[in-house]
Amino acid sequence: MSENANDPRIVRTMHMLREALLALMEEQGFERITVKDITSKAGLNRGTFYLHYADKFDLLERITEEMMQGLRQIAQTFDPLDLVMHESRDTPFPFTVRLFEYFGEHARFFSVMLGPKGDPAFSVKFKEFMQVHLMDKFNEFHHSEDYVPVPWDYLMAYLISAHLGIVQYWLEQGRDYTPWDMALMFTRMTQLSPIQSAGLKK
Amino acid sequence: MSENANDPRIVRTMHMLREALLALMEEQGFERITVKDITSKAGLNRGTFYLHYADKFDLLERITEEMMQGLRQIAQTFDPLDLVMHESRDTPFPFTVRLFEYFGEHARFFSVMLGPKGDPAFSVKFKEFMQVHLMDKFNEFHHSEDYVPVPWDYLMAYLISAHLGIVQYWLEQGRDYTPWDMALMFTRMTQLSPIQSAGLKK
DNA sequence: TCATTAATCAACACGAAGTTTATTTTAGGA
DNA sequence: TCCTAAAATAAACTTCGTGTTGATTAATGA
Repeated sequence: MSENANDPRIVRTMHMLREALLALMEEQGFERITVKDITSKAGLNRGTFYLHYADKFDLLERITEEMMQGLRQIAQTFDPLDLVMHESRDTPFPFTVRLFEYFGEHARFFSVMLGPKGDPAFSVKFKEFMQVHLMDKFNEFHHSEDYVPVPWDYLMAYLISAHLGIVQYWLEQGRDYTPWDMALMFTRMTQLSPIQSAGLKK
Repeated sequence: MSENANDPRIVRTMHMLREALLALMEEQGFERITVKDITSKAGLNRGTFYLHYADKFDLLERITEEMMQGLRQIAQTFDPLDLVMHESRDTPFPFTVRLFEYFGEHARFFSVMLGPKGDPAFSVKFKEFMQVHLMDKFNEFHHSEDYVPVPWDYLMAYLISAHLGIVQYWLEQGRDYTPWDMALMFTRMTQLSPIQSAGLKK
């Protein structure tokens, strides 16, 4: 395993291995892929792979960590004031718009990883991210002593999974709406009941 | 590969292989499991495995198909009249209750397959099931010419993923509520907005 | 230009896959 | 109870991918 030098050969090699892995995951899913597959798709020697990564799991982890890092960076720009400002208006959170832009920029990765050939552990990572950076901001509104129609933790699981589903579907459909449109959908679906969202009531 | 005889030896062997696979999936996830692992956990000869299954994928597929068959059978008992009868009442659909009972009976399988060590393709299968047997029943209410706050297909993706998330969370938590409770949550969350479900409004 | 280091190439031991053949064990009817 | 068909075992075997090593070639950048 090499140090993270600025050697352009290293950068180029690692990039080609990453691209090859994503391409193969789209075709076969992670399970069936061998290191031999990856290197031959990348046009590199098999031995070269082991100069940079321990195994295919390691490679996937590094890519994943990079993407999660990007998400965390966006999350830092999140201003809780947005929640108040957009509360009752029919406008999307800028933060959510930025997230969808990021998904779009890395559509290849998210599409594969959140799709049927992907890694369910990544969905979990992604849900944890939403829990920490989106849902926990609402915790101040939650008082356990009050009666609630649905337990708080189940409501969180419901919302997080619903939002994940929207992202997945959007990527599956080839991103047929703009990030702005998608963020607006999020706002509406949070404020309306499913029946209202469908336009069946009120 | 053998025919589906009633030979008790076959039944016993196949059952042991299935149980061993599920146990191993809980520990390691499907990816890392070898046929050797499965047979040694089952206390069987490795060659015996190949008398019944082509490979570990085949084994998993057969288990999955059996579970999906069980779901389809429950779906047949579904009476659309229930939807009308329970529309504005605070009671669960008997159909949904029955589904949660089934998940509970096969908690081992669903917990693994829908969890972080599972198979994302199974989640897709499961979503398709919900789409066909739950969501499509609402299609008659949908008129594409009307204005709707959220596109119909995105709303479906939202609801299906949300419901899947609830099932996943329930299994993760060790089924801390009864199937009846869970079905009631479904009803409430469909009729209320997330904000109302949280008890923050009205 | 030259020292450094990445990438290639070939060889290696190892382990699991999947197959085959012979042998032992088991089920269940005569 | 005995006997036969078939399932399970055991042991070999080939094939393939893994991860490592050592020698060689090619690219980088000071």
